[in-house]
Amino acid sequence: MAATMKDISRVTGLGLATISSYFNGGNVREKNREKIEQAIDALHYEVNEVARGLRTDATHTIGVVIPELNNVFCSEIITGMEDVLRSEGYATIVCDCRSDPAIEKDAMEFLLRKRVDGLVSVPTDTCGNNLLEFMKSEKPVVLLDRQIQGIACDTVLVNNRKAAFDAVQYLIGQGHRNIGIIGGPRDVYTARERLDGYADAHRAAGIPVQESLIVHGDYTIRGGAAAINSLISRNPHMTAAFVTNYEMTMGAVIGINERGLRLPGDLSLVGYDNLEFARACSPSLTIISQPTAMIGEKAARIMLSRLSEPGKEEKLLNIRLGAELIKGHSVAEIRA
Amino acid sequence: MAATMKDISRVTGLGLATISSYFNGGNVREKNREKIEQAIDALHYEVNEVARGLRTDATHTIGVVIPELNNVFCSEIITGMEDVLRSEGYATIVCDCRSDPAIEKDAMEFLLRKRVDGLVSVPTDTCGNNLLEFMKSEKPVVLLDRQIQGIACDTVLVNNRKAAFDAVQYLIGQGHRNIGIIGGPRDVYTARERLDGYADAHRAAGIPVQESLIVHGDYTIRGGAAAINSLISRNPHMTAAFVTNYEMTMGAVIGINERGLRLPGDLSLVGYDNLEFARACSPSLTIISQPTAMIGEKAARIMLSRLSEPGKEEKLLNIRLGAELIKGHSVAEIRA
DNA sequence: ATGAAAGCGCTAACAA
DNA sequence: TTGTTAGCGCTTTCAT
Repeated sequence: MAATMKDISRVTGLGLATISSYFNGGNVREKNREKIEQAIDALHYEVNEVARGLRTDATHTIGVVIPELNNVFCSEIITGMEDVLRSEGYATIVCDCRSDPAIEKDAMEFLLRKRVDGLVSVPTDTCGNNLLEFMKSEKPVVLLDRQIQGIACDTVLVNNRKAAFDAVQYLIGQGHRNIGIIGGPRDVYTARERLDGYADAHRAAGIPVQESLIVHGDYTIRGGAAAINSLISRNPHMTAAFVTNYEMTMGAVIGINERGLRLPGDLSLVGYDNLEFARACSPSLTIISQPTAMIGEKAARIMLSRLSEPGKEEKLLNIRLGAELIKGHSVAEIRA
Repeated sequence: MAATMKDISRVTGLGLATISSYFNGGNVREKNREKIEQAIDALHYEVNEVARGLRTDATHTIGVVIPELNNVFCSEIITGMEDVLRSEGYATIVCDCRSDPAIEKDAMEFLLRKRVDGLVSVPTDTCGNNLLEFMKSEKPVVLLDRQIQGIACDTVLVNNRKAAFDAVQYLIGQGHRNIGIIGGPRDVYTARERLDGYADAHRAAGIPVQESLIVHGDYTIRGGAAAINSLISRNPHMTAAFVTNYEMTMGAVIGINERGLRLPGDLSLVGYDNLEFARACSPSLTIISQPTAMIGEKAARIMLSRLSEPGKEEKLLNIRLGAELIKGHSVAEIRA
């Protein structure tokens, strides 16, 4: 068994209060300070955060629930977040719910039992029921990437509508008129926003939206490949496609390669996320790039500030980060 | 504040032992069972795992320390592992140490304070010093991917030497004689093994190894791009290259694209990991594919079995998983 | 500045 | 089967 404060007390002859005071920045006489430090070294003492957590009702642990850890967008967010949190002494318990609301519900209860101090989530359940239970605990919740009607908490979102608008406007500017879109699942917040942006750009240019050019994918690689195939076979007149997340972008590139089509000669493409992948493609991809690490960092900072001033009924934060159009060589200019 | 067992006791009129017995699968009279369940519902009671952990000295939490969460190899391992662990009631605290031994050391101490029940790590520090402190705690440790001399614990490794041998042997079989290798950092276990496999294949074919064809990369995308450029400029006679991890493979593809070279006409390539990326490339890449999810799963199972039989001084497990050569179209056949 | 003692929510030994 | 009680390691009054 690991050493306890009692052991330090025994070795130094000091009372528990003094030792505790030492660890919590209180005033301890220089002489005793030294004694304690010697004992710590000798005993290899490490504070027991579990006991501390029980006593103070603060575990210094944040729960994170995401749809897929294998989704680069998610893993980059977590990297950015965990970095900040750990440097402030907070642990991060990650739960990958595989985009399954039932698993998500279990994860929430799990984290409640673990008495995490707060929750950060890219929510899977679209109606917000899974969050309700946790929110009853009065602990801070920060939602990332997806907003949920009727859930009052801090959010860090990306301006998806604007991003999609920019992408499609760019394609239109290059002369494209028949632009396909591989959207996300109908009920996912980001998917709806991106689809809106797609429509906005058409409206702004006075181009009618054609239903046959819209496909709803599932944000997976396999789904992206299936979607591009479906788009191509249904729309012989299509000259460009906009793919709305990274995994489906990779899938679309696979599909295009396996059909023997060439970018951008046979088809122009604007993808989403992962600059490195975009540059590795041949030709390099034009993409919408989201500030993933920044999302994680912002979420961590918000969480920390909520935790440091518990009572403070500050107005809920609703941060919107911008995404960027990065130009590669996957879009051809079409002349009228 | 959340409800406690005391609250249930008060509401039901039962003693704490009965309630505790209910939660721990003991015998409770049917009538009381119902009473307790009603109270749980009414109070929204959730077991306090922190208090339980303090009492039983088991937090049901596993610490995971990895070099980079943004490395797909690592994130896939964690996905596989977390899945198994959570289904058994264990939480996973992930610490990304950014391949920095100093951060790794901090992470270990951090996890010790958090009183995790065990540690799973893809170690960064090559000499094992960072692990020593944790191992003193007598808690189970499972090392993944990289072995460390003098650290006695369970390990789950990949047969890197065989994998590299297979890759290079295949290239030789296709007629290549001047094969470059982008290896990993000199001090990384997997890098040394893969380099050995490269040499083995040459020896087996009676081809001398040329120093100029060996480059040590740093397992990053940027490093891969730099390495392929260096290889190409130094070796005009080189006809093929073997890249020994996923990120550097992506980097190499970027470098090749940006130089305007074509696969496999100008250069043949065998990469590493991420089947999806390999298929998305044009032409599709021939790669060595590692069983990442399986590594995570195996690690979780070993950890769980160690945890379930604490005393049992079973022989240390040393698992070697195989990797597979997946053929794409990035290797040309050369005729003599 | 320091010590003694209560108690956070739970489990487990013991008694009934 | 159920109730009573001590104690896990810590923080935090309250005295001194």
